[in-house]
Amino acid sequence: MSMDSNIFERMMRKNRIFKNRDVLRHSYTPENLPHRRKQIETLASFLLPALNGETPSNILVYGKTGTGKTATVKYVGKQLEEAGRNLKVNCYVHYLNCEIIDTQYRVLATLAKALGRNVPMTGWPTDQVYEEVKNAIDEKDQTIIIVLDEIDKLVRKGDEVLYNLSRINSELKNARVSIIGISNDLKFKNFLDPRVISSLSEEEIVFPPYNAEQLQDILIQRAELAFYEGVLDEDVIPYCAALAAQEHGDARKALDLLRVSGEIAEMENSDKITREHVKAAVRKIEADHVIEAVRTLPTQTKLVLYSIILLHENGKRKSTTGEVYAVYRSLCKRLSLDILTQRRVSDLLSELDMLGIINSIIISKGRYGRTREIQLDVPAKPIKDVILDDYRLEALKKMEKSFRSIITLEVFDYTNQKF
DNA sequence: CCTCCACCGGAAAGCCGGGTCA
DNA sequence: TGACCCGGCTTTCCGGTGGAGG
Repeated sequence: MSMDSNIFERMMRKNRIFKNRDVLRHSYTPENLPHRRKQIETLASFLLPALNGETPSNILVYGKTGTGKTATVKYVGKQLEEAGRNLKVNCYVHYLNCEIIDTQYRVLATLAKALGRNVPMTGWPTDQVYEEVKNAIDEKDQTIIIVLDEIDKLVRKGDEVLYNLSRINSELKNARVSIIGISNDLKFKNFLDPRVISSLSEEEIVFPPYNAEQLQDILIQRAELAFYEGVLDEDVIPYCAALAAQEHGDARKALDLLRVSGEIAEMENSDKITREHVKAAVRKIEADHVIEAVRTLPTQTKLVLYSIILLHENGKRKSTTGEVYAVYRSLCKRLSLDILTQRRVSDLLSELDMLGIINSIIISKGRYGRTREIQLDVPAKPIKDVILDDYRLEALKKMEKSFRSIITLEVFDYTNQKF
């Protein structure tokens, strides 16, 4: 047996790439944030009053994804709490991500929990939870900073919470509250009550995208911690940075690219990461993203998507809502599933569009009406496989042979009805 | 220039499964 | 236990509309 096939030898070589891959993950908050000095200092100066027992202004933080908003706010928040401890001032930061905690009720309930109150995650009237939060905060002389990350996600569901929270100070005797809202959507203010806007955005901080050079600095800093020396080909970092810079200077994307490149190199038992690995990473990230999105779709939506794929495979590269619905309905009947209304299917199609799985535009065919023109935007094969993984749709596998006739029949019937 | 198709998409309301409370 | 509440999904109803064909 040659040395090369010794299992330990191979494993040793496998570990030659990553020293610590976690520093490339989203959850990692670095010790220092390159090119964000100005934002850190501004934010800190806004929060400074908290240490004197005064109320800091409410702050809105803007910037696209991967511009360091969350990392910066968390970093400054940590520093503030630390300073509070040293100076014996009650000063606490509560971080909420509104993408996960995405309703009025849940925001309040989570806050109440963080403040040590026992509130069920569902059940109570919202007002009552608000009272509970208010009382918990006012229990002692303290400053509470509430960070609402992805605040735009919350606004879509009504601004009552924001209205209440932004005026909570007038109802407090002992404590002070200030809110930091983080958003990557500059337009989200349009959905807000003007009063809420003015009170929420007493101060604003904008995070500009990173340029390619700055992204390189970030990557170099992380790569040092993540990889063993000499693993990276010299053009890998500039390449990752350039790719991410093309997409609105997204540092998260850049780090993903670097990590996945490393993982691919590791899998190939290569002891170097090359430009080719980065190219492969681009493809892998894209594909994984779509597959994962499809897998987590509700069954009905999968069936709608499947109908589009069937039409596509049978020579209809572009189909309309009506055609898709006809095929969908016939599949439902055969699977004896409930049939959704066309109105609902129309919404499901918009969702698929937003996920980037299909491409749909609304066109007018004049006399022949207005409809969506739907195209499949991703390779059909892997998507089909994922859909068939759904146990409620397993029966589709046995129907392969009748698909052709479903298509011709349904679409024919459907167009026939119209004339 | 008007019509009228085949849908779009907003609003409202219903249903359901999760939960609490007294 | 029954009276509530919440959120997600769905149905019902309906007014709106770009542009090919008359």
